[in-house]
Amino acid sequence: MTKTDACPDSRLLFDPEAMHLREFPRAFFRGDTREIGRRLVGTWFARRHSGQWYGARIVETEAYLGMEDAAAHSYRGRRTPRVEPMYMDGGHLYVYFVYGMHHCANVVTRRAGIAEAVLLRAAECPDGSNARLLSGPGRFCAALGLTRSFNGADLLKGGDVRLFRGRGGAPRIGITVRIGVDYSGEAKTWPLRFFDRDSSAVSGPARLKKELQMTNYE
DNA sequence: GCGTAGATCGTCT
DNA sequence: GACGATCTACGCT
Repeated sequence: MTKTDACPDSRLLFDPEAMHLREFPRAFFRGDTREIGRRLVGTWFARRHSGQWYGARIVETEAYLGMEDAAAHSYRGRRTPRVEPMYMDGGHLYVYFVYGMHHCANVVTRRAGIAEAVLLRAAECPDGSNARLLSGPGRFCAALGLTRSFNGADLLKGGDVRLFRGRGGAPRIGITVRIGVDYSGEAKTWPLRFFDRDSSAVSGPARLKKELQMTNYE
């Protein structure tokens, strides 16, 4: 967007056209948030900077439901300037700043007025290397140079941020509770974290992953 | 491998 | 004034 935007890591350079990646229709993003969270695993997040495309294959997400979800910023219909992008139409970005040093990027879901979103927690490099580079929501944003200048950006208007469908078969999906939401009462027990069971770039405690390897969710 | 503490600041009460 | 949808370093086992 502006010239001050951080340049993505060069290891993320890729060519979505050569890969024949296709986009989703708006209707996809207006669907059920939990379903979208699951289906975003295996898709490609892409950003254009100085005429070049940088991308990463998403391997971990979390769904944040609106009104009833005590872990969501939009809990009980909270509507402050920060949360406002969550109320946009499905297919927009909600990027916020946490802990005084990290950014987190979300894909807004449902239609305008319903504040739900999917947090992008981890991804893989186009060549599959560097499992740590994009592992964790803060690192994901740092590597792609995502800051609040992308807050509210539309993923479907042919702009500089886009989301492409995955290629090949659907990944094997693991499901757990969400990370870092221990304060959220009952909501912290909800199975809203989705990840590619075969990816080494998935974030979070090894213990959680291991439990999952043995629990045959889906 | 595991648990804890500290960094650091925008946001909301 | 308190608290994060996090990450890192460090100490211990």
